[in-house]
Amino acid sequence: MPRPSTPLLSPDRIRSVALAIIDRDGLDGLSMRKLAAELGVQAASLYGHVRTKDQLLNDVASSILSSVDVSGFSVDWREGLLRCARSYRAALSSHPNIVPFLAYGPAGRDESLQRLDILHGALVDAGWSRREATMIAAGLMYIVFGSALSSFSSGFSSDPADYTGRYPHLDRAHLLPGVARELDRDSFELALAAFVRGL
Amino acid sequence: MPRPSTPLLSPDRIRSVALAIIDRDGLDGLSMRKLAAELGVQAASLYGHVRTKDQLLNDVASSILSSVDVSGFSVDWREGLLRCARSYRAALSSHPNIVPFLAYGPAGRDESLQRLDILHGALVDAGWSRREATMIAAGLMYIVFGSALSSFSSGFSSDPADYTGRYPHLDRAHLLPGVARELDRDSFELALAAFVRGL
DNA sequence: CGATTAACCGAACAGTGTTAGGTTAACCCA
DNA sequence: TGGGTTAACCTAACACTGTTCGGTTAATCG
Repeated sequence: MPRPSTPLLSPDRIRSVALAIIDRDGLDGLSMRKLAAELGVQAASLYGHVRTKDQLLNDVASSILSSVDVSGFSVDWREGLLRCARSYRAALSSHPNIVPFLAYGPAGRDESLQRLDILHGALVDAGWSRREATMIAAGLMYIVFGSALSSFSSGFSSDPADYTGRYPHLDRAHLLPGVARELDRDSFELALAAFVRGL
Repeated sequence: MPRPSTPLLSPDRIRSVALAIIDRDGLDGLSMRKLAAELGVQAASLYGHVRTKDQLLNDVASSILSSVDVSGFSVDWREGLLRCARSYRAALSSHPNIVPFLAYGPAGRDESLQRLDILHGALVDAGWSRREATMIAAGLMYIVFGSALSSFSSGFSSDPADYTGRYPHLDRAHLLPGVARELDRDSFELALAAFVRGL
């Protein structure tokens, strides 16, 4: 195929299809060739619009992080922490498959740094020391990423036989997959509430 | 090379060299060919001792998890939570490169389930409902995995120019890499203390 | 109208996990 | 002691992966 009259590719389209593949097939399910095929194109053509696969993943990640809301700090710092953590988790759990990639280096992305800057500033304004503010921000990220990552959704078996006998207190663990979404959310809320209350 | 007089390979030796490579070169730095080369062998020979690479990683992970200590619940549940979380984090942070793999499905490993069983039983004995016990265990794992994974060690730049101007409250972020280890530990302790206190 | 640039393709490179089939040494039993 | 079986390793290959190089054609601009 020569140069088409109207371009088939654009960074936006590439990002959106890439995210759709990740959501559907997982992080390992995304390959440049599969992505190209779904865009009606050969793999090499992608490199005219995207520098590397890693950069593409970073761009996808940034677009997800841009929905994190840090406006709650205008009320007070506790409310700010709660709202920030909730919207952060909501952003991650709507695209759970990309979380392992995101968890590698969240500090390097501009979207993360902007929000961290606001969060840090609000905590210092509220009277916490700079060091304390940093640690509180870190602790909040622990809960957000921990809940998005090591979620109970995946991991437990639905077969009672996998638990009875060997694990006396886990005799109902086989029911977890059915209530995983709800339980994950409630566990997150519990951890978040306990953390903010304990500060 | 024919069959050697004394075997070159054993599951133990394979696991330990694999872990050494992961510690040195990262999770992506481990390939079956490199692993084989360091064992003085060809890649195909590994498959006589190991089913798949994924299974090998699972075995390595299990050996790390076996050092997690849940004996503190004999004192009381708060002390149990604290000790368990600390030894869990210590186990993970001594091999940080394998944590991303571990975070995928911690519930499936026997070592995890055994410890989760004890933890869950102790919380129920202390008066928490089964559901609360599950959520508390989940919250503890959030903090442990979050702190081991999205650590501040990696992620921040040492160049002040990356922060001044754009992020007014992060003007000292370039100092973070130098104190990352200490700050990560303190942030973990803060989050853990706040969580357990807030319960 | 001519030159340049942008968009895509085909083929290739080095690397990945994994398997099939072959070779030889060690071991067990008659 | 000899013969058969098994265990441990090998070579070669398969189907992938991300990425690059050079080529071809259409759109665009002076």
